[in-house]
Parts: sequence; C-alpha cells; structure tokens
Amino acid sequence: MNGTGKTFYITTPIYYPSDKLHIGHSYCTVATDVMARYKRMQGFDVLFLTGTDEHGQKIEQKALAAGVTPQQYVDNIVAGIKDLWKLLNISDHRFIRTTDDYHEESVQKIFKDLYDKGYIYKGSYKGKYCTPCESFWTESQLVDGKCPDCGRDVANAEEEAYFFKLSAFADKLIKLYEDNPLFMEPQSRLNEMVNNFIKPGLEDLCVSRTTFKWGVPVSFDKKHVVYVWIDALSNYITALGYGNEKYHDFEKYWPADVHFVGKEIMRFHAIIWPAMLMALDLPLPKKVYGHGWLLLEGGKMSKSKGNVVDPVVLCNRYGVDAIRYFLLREFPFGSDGLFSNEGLITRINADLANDLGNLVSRSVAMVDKYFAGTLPAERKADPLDDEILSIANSLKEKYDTHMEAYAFQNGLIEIFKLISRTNKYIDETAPWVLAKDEANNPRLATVLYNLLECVRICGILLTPFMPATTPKIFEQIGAPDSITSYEHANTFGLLPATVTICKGEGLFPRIDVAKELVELEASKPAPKEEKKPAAPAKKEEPKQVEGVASLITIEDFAKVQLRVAKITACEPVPKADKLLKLQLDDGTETVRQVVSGIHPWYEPDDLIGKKIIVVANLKPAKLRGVESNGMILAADAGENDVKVIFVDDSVPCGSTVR
RNA sequence: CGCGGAGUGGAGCAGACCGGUAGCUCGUCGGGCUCAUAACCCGAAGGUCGUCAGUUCAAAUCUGGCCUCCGCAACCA
Repeated sequence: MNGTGKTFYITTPIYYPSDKLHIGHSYCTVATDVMARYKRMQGFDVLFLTGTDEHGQKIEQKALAAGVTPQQYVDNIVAGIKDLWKLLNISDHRFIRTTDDYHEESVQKIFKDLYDKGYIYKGSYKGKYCTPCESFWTESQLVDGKCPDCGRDVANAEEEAYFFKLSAFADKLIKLYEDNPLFMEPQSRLNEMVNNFIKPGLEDLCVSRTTFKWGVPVSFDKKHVVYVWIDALSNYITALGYGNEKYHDFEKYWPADVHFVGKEIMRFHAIIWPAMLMALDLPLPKKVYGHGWLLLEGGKMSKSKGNVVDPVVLCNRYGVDAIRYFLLREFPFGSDGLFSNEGLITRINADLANDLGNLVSRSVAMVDKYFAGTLPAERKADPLDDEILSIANSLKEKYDTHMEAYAFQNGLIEIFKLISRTNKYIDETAPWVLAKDEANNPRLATVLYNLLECVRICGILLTPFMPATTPKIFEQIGAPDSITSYEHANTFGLLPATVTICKGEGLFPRIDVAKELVELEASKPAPKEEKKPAAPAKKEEPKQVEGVASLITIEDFAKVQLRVAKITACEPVPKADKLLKLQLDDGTETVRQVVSGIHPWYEPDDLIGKKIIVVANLKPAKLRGVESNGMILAADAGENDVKVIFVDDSVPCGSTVR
C-alpha cells in the first residue's frame, strides 16, 4: 500500500505580488504543503509547485507609483514571499515566476500554437466608443444605448485584440463535469460554475492587450502582450518544462493530481484552464479543489475587534507548527471559516498545550520518575488496555480516508481522539498508585509503554502538519528514526521494551489568553493598511493607487468648484444597495440632482434639510441609470464608515468653498 | 424574482445527500486525581435545531412560503 514509484503533482495558485501576502495565502500554501508532505511520507514522488503571477497593468502602475521598474517591484515582493514560505516551513517545492525566461518562452509558444491551430484569432473589442470620454464600452455596459459615463451617443469602434475561442468548449466542459463529477470539489462549486458562467453562454476570451507593456509579448505581433489567462494558467505546465528546456518533467508529472485554489479563482481553473488544455490536446488535471476563505469576525475586517492576520506576527508569537495546526484544524478546508485571535489561542491551548503537549510531558515524566528514564522489560497486560490499543491500531486507516479527501480537519480530529483517550487512560490506570508498590512494576511499565506508543503513532501522523515538533516528540519518547515512518503508524509495540526516554522542554507552552489578546491588539499595524481576509486573490480589481497622491498646484485646486447646497429631497435609487438620489438647492434656479453611494450609512430622513458641500463642476454621470450632476463631500471615517460633511445652516446655499 | 452560502444550548461548529435516542470543542457550575504545562479525568446545567405550513407512524434532516445574516455580481464620481 505504499506509493513508491508513483508521482503526485500538487500546486498552489501563483500569487499576485502587488502587495504583501496575508494569512489567506498562507492558509492555501500550508494546506498544499501538508498534502505534499503527506504524499511524500507515503512514498510518492511529489512535485509541489507554487509561484507568482507577476505581469499586468496593476503591477505596472504600482511600480510606477513606487518609482521603480516593474521588475524591481516584483523582485522585492517575491523576496518577501519566499521568506514567508521559509518561515512557515514550506517543504521542498518548485517556485515559478511568470517573469522567468523559460516561462515567457513557453507562453509565446503556447500562444502561437493556439493561434496556428485556429483557437486564437485576431479580432477586436466590438466596442462602442465615446469620443469625448475616450472610452470603450461593450454593448452590455451601455445605459439606454448611450455612454454610461456621460450619457452621450457612442459610435461603433474597434480595438485590436486576440481572442481565445472559449465558446467552442462549452459542450466539452459540460461533458467533462458529467464524466468526472469529482473534477471540481467541493461539489457545491459545480452548480455555481455551470449556473453562473456556462449556462449564460461562454464568450470568447480576450487574451492579449495593447494598452500596457508589462507582459509577455506576442511573438508574432509585438505590439500585443499576452493577457493574464494564457500567461498565468500555463504556469502549471511550463514549470514542468512544457515548451522549454529548463525542466524535463512534463511526461513524469502531468496531469496534475490536484490544483488547490481559492474559491474566487475556481472559475478560471474549472473553465478556462481545461479549455486551454483541450485546445492544446493535453490531458486535464485530475482535480481542482476550491478551498474556502478565512473571514474575520463580522465577515469583514473590523479593527475594533482586534483581528491580526499577519502570519509573520502569529508565527513569531506562537510558533510555526501551532499556526499550521490551527489553520488546518479550525477550518473545514472546503468552506469559509471564521478567524479570530481568541479562537486561535483557545485552540492552541486546548489541543496543543493541554492535550498533546501535556500528554507527552506527563508520560515522559513518569517514565523518568518511576523508572529513572528506562522501562524494565517485564509486562503485565490488562483489559483496560484493550480500547486504547484498538483505537491506536485503527487510527491510520481513518486518518488516511480523511486525508485522501483533503479533509484535513477530520484527519486531525481522529488523531486527537486518541490523544484524548490516552489522557483518560492515565486516569483509569493511575500509574501513581501502581508506583507505590514495586510488585506492580510490570503493570506500571506496561501502562507507560502504552502511553509512549500512542504518542509515537500520533506523532507520525501529525508530522505533515507539525514537521518541526514531531521530531522533538520522538526524541523525548526515545523513538529512533527506524520506527517513526508512515508505515510504522499502524503497528502498536514497535518501541523497544526497555526504551529510554529523554526529558525535554515543553512542546507548547500554555498561553495566557487575556494577556495575549491585549498584546496582539497592541501589536497591530496601523489600521489604515487594508488587511484583506480573503484567500489567494490572484486577480484583484485595481483600486485607486494608494498613498501616492501627487502634489497639485493651487491652479489645479481652483479647477474644482465647491459649493454649499441644501438637500431638498432624497430617495433611494431602485435596485441599488448603496445609492441615494439627492435633490439639491445650490443657490441657482435649477434643482441639482446628485447620486451618492451613502445609503449604507444614511437614510433619506437623515439628510433632508441638511446643508452639504457639492462638487459643482463635475462631469455628469449616470449611476444605475440615474443622472448625477456632481458629488457631495464625505469622509472615510474608518475601514467601513462614511460621514457626510455637513455645513452649518447659517451658510447660504450657493456659497463657494475654497 | 442576478448568482451562491448560512441560520443547531453563552461562543464556534458537526449532523442534513441515505428521515427514527441532537453530537463536538470552548465557556459556566459541581466533583475526582496529583504523573503533568493551574494541566488531566468524571458529572451537571443549558437547545421546541430561524419561522410558518406540508409530506410521514416519525422531520434538524424531505417539500413549499416567509424572515434574517454573509459572500460574489452590480453599484459606491
């Protein structure tokens, strides 16, 4: 039953290095690492791939803002990522960067190959163009057939781009899901994919851009760069040497056994990636597993609740293995989980300090105390031993079942059932009572031996999760390497009868909950930094460039006309959660209508009659089909709070603000 | 009716596909033990499983309506 000779290829997504990685990325990578270690332990020849997706407009902009080249920018972030994986004790893996020469070479070949096969064609954004706004729009973006920005007429226009014939694969994809119900896990993702994306009709995919330069050039049309899909997704095969000479592992490892991905990028891996592979005539990965997200209390980041999600801080405080354990024990892998510091500390204390750490400690201490560290050979069994032996002997099988299903939390639960039962066994057998009479020594030795054996078996199975801790456990219980491998996990009684223990440090010191929560809160980084709870977000929507407000002149400022206005009427915009439609008296004859996204914080009654400041010369826009002439000033009062700037009632409507 | 997820003792969750004594961890209270990291073991209190109706001998579990929360999408000029 061991996998010698067989391969196992597992991947994380390639992360987008536009910012430091957070706990969500760590979660995914740790899970992948646990699986990689587990499979290696079973004897598989494992390839574990992770990396970074470094191209695209956002990186280009970030670099520009930071005053460095895109390459310098990503080099810096990537160095931090590699440090993080080192800290988290991520085992032997291959790290691919989409800026690596060999990857770029392969991407160009793949692109050309798809083009030659007719799966990529040159087309155009069947655009509508609004000349005054200099903007492209698709049909669906138009509002009443007009420019959604300014409401003016638009003209037909085209922007050259290459397209991948994704639409041609809809039927094949549906067949794939039907033939392989387990292609996507968890199952609930399947409906989501089919309902959301396939059923409405697949559109061809734009796979090149001419609007930015930071990407892999299309080899036969240099003004285009390859856009994310082909560049990023193909990493899973270029890292094996597909289309390049850097590696020669494609035959050996492809198809991948599993891609671990965050649920938000399930779509790319379950639809676009298989379609690409079909087009290339390559085998498909066996499984795509979409794990859940770590959500923070209240569903979103809430700085008032003391959520620290910097993995570096946590590892330094509690130890890497504790964090690794927590991540995989607390959260069911396929669904979202609620992350809290209190949950973290409680879990570490209860499971690792009290149950596991203390079990090791008391077992070893008793061998030391009663037998000076070395057990005598004589034994005496008792029916009290039966249950614990039976659990220990069947543990591996249960554990394997869960691990093979990527149900890490259940695998760990099984292990801790034995740990818990073993603690109870100590009470039942009361070694300290036996120790009062030397005549009981054979019985006492048996009890203590059984404790050590249970610890040994648990230790083996915990190794993928806590690779730094279990060697310490083995050392303390006196287990040589020859009996701490996977294949020794279902055989009770492998420790030498006269085993000698080695007392050591406590494995997991107990944490003072109240004190830690306070200190964690205090150690939090400045709150303005947005800490996203989300797991690997490979593609984030570009937000406004943060923190780099360039200086403007007084003339620039003078261009903005600010006026005081009174809110005369207000009502919600239909079918919009956040929008309010405001009628303003700005001192002019005509009523000014403004739409503002403040409904989450204000009801119409809160606003009617109040005076506010409005940007009077803003280009008109349509929001949700409603015309807006200007915007009202409001402050971002916190992570998720907005306060409108109200003006004293004595200021006349129409007053200029400067 | 845009898509999807969720409502189970104080907290966090399992159970739901395959209806039949409501389970786990933490917390609380009481007890035991002393080998151990003030840890460990036992016991107790605490839930009409969001709500209404239906199917059934029997519903947390199946069906339908409703309410609430969350994520995505749209939308925050």
